[in-house]
Amino acid sequence: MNHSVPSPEAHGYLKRLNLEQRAAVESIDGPLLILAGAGTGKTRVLTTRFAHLLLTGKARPHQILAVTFTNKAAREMKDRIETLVGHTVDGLWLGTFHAICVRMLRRHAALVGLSNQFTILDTDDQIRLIKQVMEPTGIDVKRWSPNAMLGVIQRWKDRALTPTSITPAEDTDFAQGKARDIYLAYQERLRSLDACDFGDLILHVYEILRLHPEVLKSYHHLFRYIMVDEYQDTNTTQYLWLRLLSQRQDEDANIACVGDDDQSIYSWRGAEIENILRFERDFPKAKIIRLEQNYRSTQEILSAASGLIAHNHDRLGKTLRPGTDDRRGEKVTILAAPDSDGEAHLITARIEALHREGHDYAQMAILVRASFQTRAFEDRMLAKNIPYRIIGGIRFYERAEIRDALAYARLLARPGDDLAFERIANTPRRGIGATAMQKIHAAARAQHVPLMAAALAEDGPKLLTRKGQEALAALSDIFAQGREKLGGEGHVVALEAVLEEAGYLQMWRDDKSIEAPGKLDNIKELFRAMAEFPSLEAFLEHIALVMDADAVQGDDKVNVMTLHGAKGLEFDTVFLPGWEEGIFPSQRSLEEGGERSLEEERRLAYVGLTRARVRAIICHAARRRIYANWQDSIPSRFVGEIPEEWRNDINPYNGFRVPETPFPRPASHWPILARRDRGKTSMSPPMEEFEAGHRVFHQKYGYGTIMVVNGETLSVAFEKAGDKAVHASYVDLISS
DNA sequence: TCATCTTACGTTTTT
DNA sequence: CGTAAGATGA
Repeated sequence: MNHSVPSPEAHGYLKRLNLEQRAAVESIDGPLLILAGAGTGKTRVLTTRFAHLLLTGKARPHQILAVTFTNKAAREMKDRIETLVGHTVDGLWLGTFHAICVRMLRRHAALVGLSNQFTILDTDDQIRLIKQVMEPTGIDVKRWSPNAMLGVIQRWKDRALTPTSITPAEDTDFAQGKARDIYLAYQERLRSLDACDFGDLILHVYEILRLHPEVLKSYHHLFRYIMVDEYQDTNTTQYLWLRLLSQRQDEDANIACVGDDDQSIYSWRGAEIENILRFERDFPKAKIIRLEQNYRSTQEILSAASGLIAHNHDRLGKTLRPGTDDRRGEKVTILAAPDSDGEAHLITARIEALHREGHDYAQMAILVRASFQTRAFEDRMLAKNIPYRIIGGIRFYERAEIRDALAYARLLARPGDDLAFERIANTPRRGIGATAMQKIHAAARAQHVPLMAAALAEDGPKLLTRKGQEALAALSDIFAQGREKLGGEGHVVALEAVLEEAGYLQMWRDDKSIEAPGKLDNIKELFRAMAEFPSLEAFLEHIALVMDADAVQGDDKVNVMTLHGAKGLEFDTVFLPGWEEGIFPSQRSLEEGGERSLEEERRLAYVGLTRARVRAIICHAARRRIYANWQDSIPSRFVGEIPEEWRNDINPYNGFRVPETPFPRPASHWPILARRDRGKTSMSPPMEEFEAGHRVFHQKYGYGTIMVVNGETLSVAFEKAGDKAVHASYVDLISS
C-alpha cells in the first residue's frame, strides 16, 4: 500500500454520492456502462471517478483518456476535477473527440499524407471546396446541392468509410452515382491543400491506429483508463476508435462510458444509438450501473416524462425516481390555444405572472422544436418588454466579418492558405472578380503554387486587370509587413495593421447600414480574444476547434432555444410550445425515417420535459401561421402519451375553436403521414375548391393554372413544365 | 465588375 | 413571409 496517498475516505468525496453513484465511481477495472438518466448526477460521477483514479494512485493524469462532445463539457469536467483534487492538473488527455484527435493527428500526420501543420477547414471552406470539386463533373447543382453532397460525405466519414472502402451496398444514387467520385476528388483536394475537415480528424486517426500497430500499441501503453461522456451520441467511427484504443492485449478494456439512450437525439448527424444499446455485446464482461435517482425535478414531471418515454421500444429501460422525498409540485400543464399568436400570448402572460410572483426570468426557458418558432415569442416579448435571450442563433465565429478577419489571420500565418485567399481576395473590392479568380486558379494549378503566388508571378498581369494586379501586389506587401510585426509587436498588432491597411476596417466604416458598427465591435472583440493566446498559431488552432464564444449568462432574461440546444441544461420553469403533429413530431420525421425517427422525436420531448425543475407547460395551437399561410393542426401524439394523472389540461380560450385533445386514442392510431400529405396535416383543401382557373403549386412541376377538373384528376397548365394531368393530392392551392 | 432583380426554399448542431 | 444565393442587365 502506498502510504503517501490518503485513503479515499479521508477526502470524503465518496460520501457525497448515493449508492449507485458510488458503485460507478469505485468500479475501476473492466468495461463499465453508466446509464445515467436526466438529472441523476452524471457529471458528478464522471469527475469524481476521474479524481478517484488520481487520488488512489491508480493512474497518473496523463494515463487517463477522457472524451466529451463539446468544449463546454470538457471545460466543466476539468474544473470540477481540479476542485476535487484541490489543485490544477496538467497533461490531461481530456477534451472533445476532435481536440484529442487533432493532438494525435499532429503527431502522426505523415502517415495519412499530411504535414503536421495541416489546417482544419471550417464549414464555409468545405462548401467552397466541394463546389469546386463538383463543377467539372457537370452535376446539376440545383438538383444535387453542394450542401447535400457534403452531408453525404460526412455521413460516410461518420461510418468510417473512405472513398475506396465504400461497398456498392453503402453507395448512394446521389448525384447520379457520382457521389463516390466526388468524395475521392474532395479528399485529394484536401490533401493537396494540406487540410482536413472535422470528420477527417477522427477518421484519419482511426485509420492510423488500425493500420499501424506500433502506433496503437504506444497508446495502449499510455492510456490505462478511458472515459467517455454522452456515449449515446457517438458515431460509428468514434465507436471504432474507442474500441481500438480500449482493447489491449490480454486485458479487459478499462473503459467507462456514461450515457442515456433516452437522450439520444443526434442520429441525423451520424450518432448511432446502437452503440449504447449493444454495449454489453461489444465489451464482454461489461458491468452496467443505472443511475435513476433524479435530483432535479418534481414527482409530477418525472412521472410525466417516464410515461411518455415508455412508448419507445428501442431502449435499455430505466425509471427516474425523485432523489429526495416529498418533492411534489404541480402537474404538467397542457395549454390549448386557438392559434400560434394565442400560444405566444398565453406563454408570455404566464411568464409575466410568474415574474410578478418573484420568479427570475433567467429561471424560465422556452424550448422550441425548430428555430423559426422563436420569432413569435421574440415579437411578443419585445412588445411586452420582457427581457429575453436567444441561445444558439448565429454564433460569434460564424459571423461574416469574423470569418473574413480570420481569413486574413490565416493568410498572415500562412501565405499558402488558398481557401483563405479566395475568401478575402476581393473583400474589400479590389477588382478581382470571378473571371480573374478562375484564371488565377488555372495558373496556380499549372505551376503547382498557391493562388496568391500565382497571381503575383511574373506573368500575373496577364491574369488580371492592371487595377487588380496593383491591388494584389499592395496586399501582398501588407501581409509581408504584418509578418515582420508578428515577432516584435505581436500577433494582435500585426493583424490589426493588416486589416487596417488592406482597407477591410475602412470598408465597414464606410458601410452605412445599421449593422456596420456592430461588426466593427465584433472585430474588436476578436482582437481581445486573440490577445489571450501566446501566438497566432495557437489562436488559430483554438478557434478551429472551439467555435463557441461563451455566452454571458448572468443577467435576468428568459431563455429561448431549441430542444436540442437545451440538452444538459435545467430551469425552474420550462415552456414547451408547438406540440402539434407536423411541428413536433416534425413533418420530416413523420414522412421519412419511420418508427426510428419518431422515437427520436419522442426522446427529444423527453429531454424537453426533464429540463424542468418545478413546472412544465406544454402548449398546442389549432391554427398556425407557417410562412405565408395559415395551417390547421392537431395536438401532438406526445401530449396524449403523457399519463392523464400527471397532466392538467387547460383551455383558457373557452368558446373559441380550440383543438380537441385526442387523448383517449392510443398513439398507434396516429398514422405516419405519407409523403404526398406533406403540408396538409389535417386540412387538405376539399375537392370542391379545385376549380378551373385556380393557381396551384406542384412539388416537381412548379406553378400552374388548373384548366380542367375531372374528379380527383386535374389538367394543369404549368408555367415551366407545360400541360400535365396530375392527381389533386399532389398539388397545393395557391391563395391569391 | 457590380448592383439589382428574381427565385427557391424553408428541422434539429458540434466540432 | 423573409432570407439568401444565383441570374441578369448596366
